[in-house]
Amino acid sequence: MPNANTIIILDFETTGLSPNQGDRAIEIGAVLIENGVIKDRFQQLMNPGFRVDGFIESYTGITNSMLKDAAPCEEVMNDFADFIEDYHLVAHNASFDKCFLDAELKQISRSYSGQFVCSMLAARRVYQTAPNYKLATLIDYLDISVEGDYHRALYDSEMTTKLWLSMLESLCVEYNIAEIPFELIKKLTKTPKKSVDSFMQRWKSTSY
DNA sequence: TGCCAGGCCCTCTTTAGGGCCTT
Repeated sequence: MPNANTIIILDFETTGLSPNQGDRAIEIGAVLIENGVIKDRFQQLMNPGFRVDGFIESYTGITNSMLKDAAPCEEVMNDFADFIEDYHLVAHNASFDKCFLDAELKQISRSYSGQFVCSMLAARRVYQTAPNYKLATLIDYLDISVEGDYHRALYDSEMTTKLWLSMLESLCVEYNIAEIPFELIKKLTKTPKKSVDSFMQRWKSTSY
């Protein structure tokens, strides 16, 4: 059983919004953190088997010429399945990334047993006065230093990692808690925004 | 880009509609 304090924070770049419409992954980036410290990284381009459109090229900076010599999705996703093992998973707007992870792994008959938590749903509860919950806005709102280009998989994973660690720190400080378990954040994302404080107080009183 | 997907979430809600967020 993997250490529950080890999690994978991941991000996909894709050919579009929906694998159900034929879209495929073109890049996966991920950060492995253990007890809040980055221990490993994963980044690979992958060839979806067809040309990506101009919007995706300009949105991500990933061009068809970059993908031409990349390994096929099946090969990269097999390596990625090895990387994530059975760790818990985090992504910004996780429903999107989970959809592509599930679709790509289904193609190669691989699976995972970790649970997903969405950093956007968590941020809506932890930072209730943020102007919006786009990843870049939250990073700016938190005065986190930036050095790279959004919409590349590893960079967005790194930024989501910084957001994640910031949320853990904010909760620790606000509620005077030494450690925030993954399971607590998962439950927090299912708690109504206006009930966050009472949820945290109740959790603290039953855990200490 | 434009509004092709889908889950979340708010409200002028729950027998619904529409904005947000991801590429």
